[in-house]
Amino acid sequence: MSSSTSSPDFPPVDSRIWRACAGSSVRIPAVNSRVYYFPQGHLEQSSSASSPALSPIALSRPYVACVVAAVSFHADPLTDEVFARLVLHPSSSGGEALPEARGYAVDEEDEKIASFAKVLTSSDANNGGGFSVPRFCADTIFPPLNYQIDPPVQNLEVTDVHGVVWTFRHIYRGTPRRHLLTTGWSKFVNNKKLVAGDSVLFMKNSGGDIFVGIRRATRVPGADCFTWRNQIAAGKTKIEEDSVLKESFSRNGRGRVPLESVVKAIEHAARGMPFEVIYYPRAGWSDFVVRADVVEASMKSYLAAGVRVKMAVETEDTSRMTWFQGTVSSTAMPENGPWAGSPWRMVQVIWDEPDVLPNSRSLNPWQLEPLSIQSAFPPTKKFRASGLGPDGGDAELYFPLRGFASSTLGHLSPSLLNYNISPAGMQGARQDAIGASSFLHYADENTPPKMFTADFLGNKMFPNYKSLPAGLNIESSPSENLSTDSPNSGRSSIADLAAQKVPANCIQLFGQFIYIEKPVESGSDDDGLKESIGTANAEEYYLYRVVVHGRRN
Amino acid sequence: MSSSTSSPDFPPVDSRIWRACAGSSVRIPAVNSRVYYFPQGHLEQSSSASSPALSPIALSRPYVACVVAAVSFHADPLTDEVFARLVLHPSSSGGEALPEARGYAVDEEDEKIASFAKVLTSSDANNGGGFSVPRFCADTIFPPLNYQIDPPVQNLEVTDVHGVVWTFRHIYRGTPRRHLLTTGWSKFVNNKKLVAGDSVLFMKNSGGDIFVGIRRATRVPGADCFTWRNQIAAGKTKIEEDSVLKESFSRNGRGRVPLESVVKAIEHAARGMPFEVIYYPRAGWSDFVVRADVVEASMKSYLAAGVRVKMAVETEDTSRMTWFQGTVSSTAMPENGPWAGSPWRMVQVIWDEPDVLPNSRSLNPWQLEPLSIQSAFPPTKKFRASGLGPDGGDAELYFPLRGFASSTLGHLSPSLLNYNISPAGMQGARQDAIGASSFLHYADENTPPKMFTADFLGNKMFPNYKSLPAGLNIESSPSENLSTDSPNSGRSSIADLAAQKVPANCIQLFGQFIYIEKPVESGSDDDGLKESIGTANAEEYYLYRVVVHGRRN
DNA sequence: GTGTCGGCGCCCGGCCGACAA
DNA sequence: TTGTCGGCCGGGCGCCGACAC
Repeated sequence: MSSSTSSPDFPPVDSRIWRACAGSSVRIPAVNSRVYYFPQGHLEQSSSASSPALSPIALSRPYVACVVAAVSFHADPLTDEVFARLVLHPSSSGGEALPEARGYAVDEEDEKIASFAKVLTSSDANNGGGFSVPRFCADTIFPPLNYQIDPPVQNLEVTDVHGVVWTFRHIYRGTPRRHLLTTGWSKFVNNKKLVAGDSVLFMKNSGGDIFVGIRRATRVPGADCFTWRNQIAAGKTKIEEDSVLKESFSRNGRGRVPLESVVKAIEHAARGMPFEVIYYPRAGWSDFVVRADVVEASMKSYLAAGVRVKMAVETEDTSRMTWFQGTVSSTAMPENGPWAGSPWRMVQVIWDEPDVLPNSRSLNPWQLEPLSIQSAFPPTKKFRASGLGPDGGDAELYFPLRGFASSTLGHLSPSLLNYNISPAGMQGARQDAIGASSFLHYADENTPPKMFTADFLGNKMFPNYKSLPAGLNIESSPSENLSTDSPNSGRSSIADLAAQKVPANCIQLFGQFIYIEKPVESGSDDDGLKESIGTANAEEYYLYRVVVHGRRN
Repeated sequence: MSSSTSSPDFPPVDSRIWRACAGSSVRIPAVNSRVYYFPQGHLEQSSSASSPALSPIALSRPYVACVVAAVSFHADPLTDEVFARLVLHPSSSGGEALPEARGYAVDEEDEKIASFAKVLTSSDANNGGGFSVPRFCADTIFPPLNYQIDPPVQNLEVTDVHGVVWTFRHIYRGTPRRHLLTTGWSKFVNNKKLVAGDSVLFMKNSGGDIFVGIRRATRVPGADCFTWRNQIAAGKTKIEEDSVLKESFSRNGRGRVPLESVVKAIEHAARGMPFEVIYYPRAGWSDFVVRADVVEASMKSYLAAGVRVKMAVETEDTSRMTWFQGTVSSTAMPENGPWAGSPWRMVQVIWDEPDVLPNSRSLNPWQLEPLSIQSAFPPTKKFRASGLGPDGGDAELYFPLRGFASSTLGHLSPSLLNYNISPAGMQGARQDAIGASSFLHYADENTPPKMFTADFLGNKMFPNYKSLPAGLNIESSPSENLSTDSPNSGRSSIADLAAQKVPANCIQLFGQFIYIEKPVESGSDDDGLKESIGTANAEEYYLYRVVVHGRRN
């Protein structure tokens, strides 16, 4: 159990406190569970945007199936942020004989930690100010005050993640009466270098002990965790003239060391050697170590441009999750070059409430959940609406999918590819754009690269399509667009398509015929090509699954 | 010119300012100059007293001849202490074709920096206190005040080593009048975490720009630079409750990284690979990268127990050097095991003024300068004095040497050894102890380990001798001590010895005959064995150089 | 010439209720 | 219910001359 020299070696933090601090959405896989490790996600936690020098071997492995060998929970002594340390053994390294654990590292049935988080207002964070305690927090977390005395007041002994005890004077005063933390609060704010927008988290265990955690607001958009740590260390926002400390943290290129350890992990992973990762759970970051069943389940769902999805996001007080809905705007998976075949952040989503949930970053398939047809097509009102969104087209048409019986990610080969097919016969702005978004992958990874399964779907919203990759022998021929001028021609088109009879080796998508070079294999029948995906407005929608004999360069 | 990932990468500091901050005694070898690198000295700058795991190869090379490939000057952003970064190429790595530079990295003839250093009093360092400016500093460094106005006052813009400008209110007031820095000083003290005993250094270049540097007092005796840095970082002496910062510096084992880089340098050096060293000049530390000519010159001097030496030490205000005199009490060079044959800190000196210059640490030969016979034997008074020192004997006898024509350190082999020979016939406390201190080294490193050159010298002061190393076939036989009861028998003995006729293969030292196993080689004559080392009190002293055919295990 | 002390003024940290959203 | 503001009070930072060595 000796710690490696490159990893922090801090005393572990109580796992329940840790989980409360990390937030309810953060789940760390249990020891012995199967996971996927995504190097790109790991790099996102590192320092510089500039990609480090990685070996071709590493760049060819965008995900590595692993087994969790060890988990420990810690807190950053500088920022108080919690982080987890995981030791992962790539599955190829022979640790698969162990029985697979199915749970997460923190038992749900364990002792419950009551917690309350509050985003600091400027009054809370101002020097000389106290902390305005929300009534709910005072009632549920803090010990009850003796309201017989006036004013009701008590001293709270609160323990932070490092075990340091802070004393706060908790008083109920003012007109109207409210709960406040006064004496001791300012010292805490200064010591932790809290600013408005940061959150404090008060927790109470079953023994009545009170704890306090911190969640830092993202101060600079796009900043990684280490430049951001340095900002806190430097106290840029609080102690402007503290130039000694400011520079002390740029010393030795703080933030580069973690990058090195990330590179080390990636290289180890790619070579099937055990490795260690440090994970800082933070809002806006995605897990880069994800339970295998979660990833594999997400890969069975079909995500393509136009698909309606939902995503769980923590509420501001982290007490519960909120579901946001949106529409996949595009998907992109590099087909060659670095990280070829990586599903990491392959999905771009336009959210229905972009002011609440910014559309900034691409997402991972396992962060999203496709909506069922029923929820995607609310009775008639929304479906009939034809207002124009910021991109010049509202989501009139949804093509959600269920039951995409692809091979699991467990058998994903490095050539899992995502192709967007550029249709012919597309001209003029008003003309309905026709597109197709597709997953292409080997039907059987043991017999590459002869057989592909391609799933085609399209809508008219996001005509940002690329051409077919060279070397994939799918021939297409333009035909007349069946409903060029109709406002909802897309829907009509796919309806027409669904109703149309096409030869087994030819499929028509939005008025465009795509010929399959070879007929589908004998074992598959017409149902293998056409799959009902649900009904809306008394029309049935289909997904066409096309098995193509193709060849890549 | 890319910086390695392990080394600090801070903007360089003006070399003249750097030198003023480092102190006048610090000289950094110039690029292309020949130097010796001493791993043990390098380790002294590192963190822990526990010796790290070094390879046998490294431990077998207590010094590495190098050529300076690069030098740059920096300042620690945390402590403001200046440090130098040197890139060294071991001479074996083939960089010797370059013409050898002879100077130091900072040209003496360059622009002069006027400087004044002051050790902070408790009043200077106290919070809320000002800084009492010595008159000399105000007159020579600061711009003149306008004494027409009352009180005379001005604002000083002072630049620190990082280029940060600090403003100090300089006022001439009080009864009696004195110069003070008031506004701005406290901020500076707090920011730099200065305490009483630290020094500030005010400098002025020819353009009249004022600079300020810092020299930290050693806060904990024996503390290395990094634990000491951490103390400053943690602000233990000033900001007691700043636990966040305190822990932030123990994070990632700060202080271990430098140790690793030291180990890296040592291993590289031992293998003849280029390496980088960081050198923090500090009082009480010795250079571990020393100009080759300096080392070689010091090796030509003969240092043994009883030799009178002087050493240059900076005055408190660093304006000049003071020479201290003392007597070598013992020398020790490990004969086997780690660092066998290392001259590092082989000399222990008893200083004449132990209250001013503590006798704490062993010193390197090149830090010391043997006093000439003339100064070592002041006419009669001191020589005749026979008071007892703390160790029970005063230095009545001195055996300084000049013109020790050994092979140069440039040809030092790994088996440069120092042996102290335990004489037979020594018994009882009052009996004059007889000893010999010697350098043993190969006469020709191309024909090891057959031929040794041994130089023997002894006095009666420090009878702390070890026996001859096993396996060195020098036979000795006791004989009667020629002057057992004489108070200055040691002097008499060597005089007797010098006057005695001994066979070519036998030498008598202090009444003890040491037989040389084989006669000296044919080419050497008697002058090769006996060398006059000067006269005192009308007696001539000799050094016997004995060439011994020996063999080590 | 300069180290240290006590005096004291003023600035700001910090606790308060008022008030409004 | 709670965010923000102005008031105000008290402690300590920091500037001062008075000594003493």
